[in-house]
Amino acid sequence: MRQTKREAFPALPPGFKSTFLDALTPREISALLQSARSITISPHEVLQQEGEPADRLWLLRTGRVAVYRLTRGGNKLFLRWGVPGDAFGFGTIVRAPAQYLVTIEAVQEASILAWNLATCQALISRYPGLSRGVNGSLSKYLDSIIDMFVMCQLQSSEERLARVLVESANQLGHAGPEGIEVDLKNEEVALAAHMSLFTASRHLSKWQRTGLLKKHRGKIVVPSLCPFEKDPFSLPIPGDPL
Amino acid sequence: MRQTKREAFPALPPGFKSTFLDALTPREISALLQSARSITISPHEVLQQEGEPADRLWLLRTGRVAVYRLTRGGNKLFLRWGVPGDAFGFGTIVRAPAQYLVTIEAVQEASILAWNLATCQALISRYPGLSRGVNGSLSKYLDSIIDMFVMCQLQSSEERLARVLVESANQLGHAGPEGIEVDLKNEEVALAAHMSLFTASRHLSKWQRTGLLKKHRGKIVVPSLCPFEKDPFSLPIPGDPL
DNA sequence: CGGATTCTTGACGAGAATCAAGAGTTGTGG
DNA sequence: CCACAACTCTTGATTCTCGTCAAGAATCCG
Repeated sequence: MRQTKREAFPALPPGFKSTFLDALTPREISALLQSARSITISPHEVLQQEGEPADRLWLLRTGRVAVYRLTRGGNKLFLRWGVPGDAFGFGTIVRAPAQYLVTIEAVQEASILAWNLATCQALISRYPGLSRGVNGSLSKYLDSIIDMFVMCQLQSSEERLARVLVESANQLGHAGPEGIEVDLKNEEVALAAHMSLFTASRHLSKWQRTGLLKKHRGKIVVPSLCPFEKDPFSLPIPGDPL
Repeated sequence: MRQTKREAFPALPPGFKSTFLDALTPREISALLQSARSITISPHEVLQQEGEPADRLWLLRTGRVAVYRLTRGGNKLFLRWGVPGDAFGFGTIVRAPAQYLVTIEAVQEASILAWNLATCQALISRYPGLSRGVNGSLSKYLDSIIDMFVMCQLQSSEERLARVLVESANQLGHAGPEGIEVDLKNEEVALAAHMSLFTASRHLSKWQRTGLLKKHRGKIVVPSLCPFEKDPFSLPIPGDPL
C-alpha cells in the first residue's frame, strides 16, 4: 500500500522497496529525496573505504555493490551483496563522528542517492521515522551477518559455494540462452564463498562435469530449471554434516 | 555528565553505563525504568531462545550472559558475551511481530530489567530517543559480530583462543591469590573461541607448560601482570599470519 | 602473433576435528 | 572415610579439509 505510493516518486525506480524508507510517510520520503544528491558509479569503483571518516549516508537506487572488510594484507573478506533499497554509511548518523567500518564497491553500474553529514543530522532530528528506518536496516544486516557467520562455521566449502551460487544467481544473474548467467570470475565467487580460488575452481569443475552448470571465462551459467526455488546443489552433497 | 545523573537512579548499579540509554534524558530514563519489570536469573538459565516470539526487551543490569546461535544438531555457536548495559530482544520493537534470532543464557547470576511487547510499543512511540538508543546498540553489535567474523576467518585457533582468554579475563574474571581467575570450563572457552574441546585443551596445556597460566578444573588463572592492557599471548605466537 | 588474464589440475602440507583411551578431580552415599 | 560414579581434562593416533605452490592450458585483446 505504501509501496504503491512510493512508486510515484520519480527519483525511485518502479518496484523500489526499501526497509530504510519503510517507517516514513510519503511526504517525508519526498523531503528526503529532495535533499539527496544523486551519484552514478561503475563496476570496481569504491564507494566508501573502511577507516575513512563517515560523512555520507547512501541509498542504493539501482545496481549492485559488494560489502567487505579489508584484511591487513589488503585481501578482501566478503560480507554481503548490496541490492537496490539497501542503505549504507549508518555510522554517519548513528555515532558521529565515526569512521566507515566496511568497504563498499560497485559490482555493476549503480545509481546512488547520497546525503552528507550536515543534511543527515538535520534530517534525523526532524524525522523520527528515519531512526526507525535505520533500526530496521541495521537489524536486517545483523541478521544477515549472523547467517553468514553461521554458514562459514558450519558448512563445508562445497555447501558454501553452492549457496553463494544460488544467491548470486538470484541477485546478480540475468537470463541467457542456456540459463541464468552470472557474470562473476572464479576469484569473485571464491571471495563470496570464503574459500581459495583453487577450491572454488575444483568444485565448479566437478559440477560442470556432472552437468549441473556451464562455465566460461568470467561467467557461470546455471540451467534455469527452477534453481530459484530450492538449492539444486544440496542434492549431490553427501550426508547432512549436522 | 549524563552518566553522573544516571548513577542517581536507584534501579541502576553505580557506574552503570549503557549505549541503549545514552540518547535519553534523565526524565525519560526514569519513566523507562519505572515501567520495567525486574528479573533475576542464575547461571545456565536461558533468558530467550531463538525462534520464540520476540515479546520482551531486556536490559542487563548486573551479571553476565552469553549470546549464541543453536545449530541444527543442538550445538552452540558463540556470538558474544553480554555485559551490564547491554540490551537484547530488539526484534520486539524493531520488526514486531518477530522471533528472537539468538539464544541468550546467563553465565553468572544476573539481574535484568524487562519490558513486555505492549510497553515497548507505547515507549517507542513516546520517546524517539529510544530508537536512537536501539540504533547505537545495534550498530555496536554489528561491529562486534563483524569483528568476530573477521577473527574466525583470519586467525589461527591459537590466536583466537588467546584473544578469548584475554576478553574473558576482562569481562568475567575476578582477582584471586595467583592472578585473575576465569571460571570457565575448557568446553566453554573452546565454544567462545570456535574450536574443538581438544584443540583448546592442547593450547592451554602448552601455555601452562610455558608458565603463561595455570589451570584447574573449570577455572583458568592468568597472572595479573598487566594482561589487561595488551594481549600477552600475542608474543609467543610466531610470525603474523597476514 | 605475443602478452595478459583467467582457469585447471596435481602434488603437497598445515591445521584442526575426530576418535579412543585413560588420568585427574569432585561429589555422594554407604 | 572410603569407594564409586560422574564429570572434566589430557594426550596420542588418525583422518580430512582445504590452502599453497607449481605448471601449464585456455581465452581474450591489442
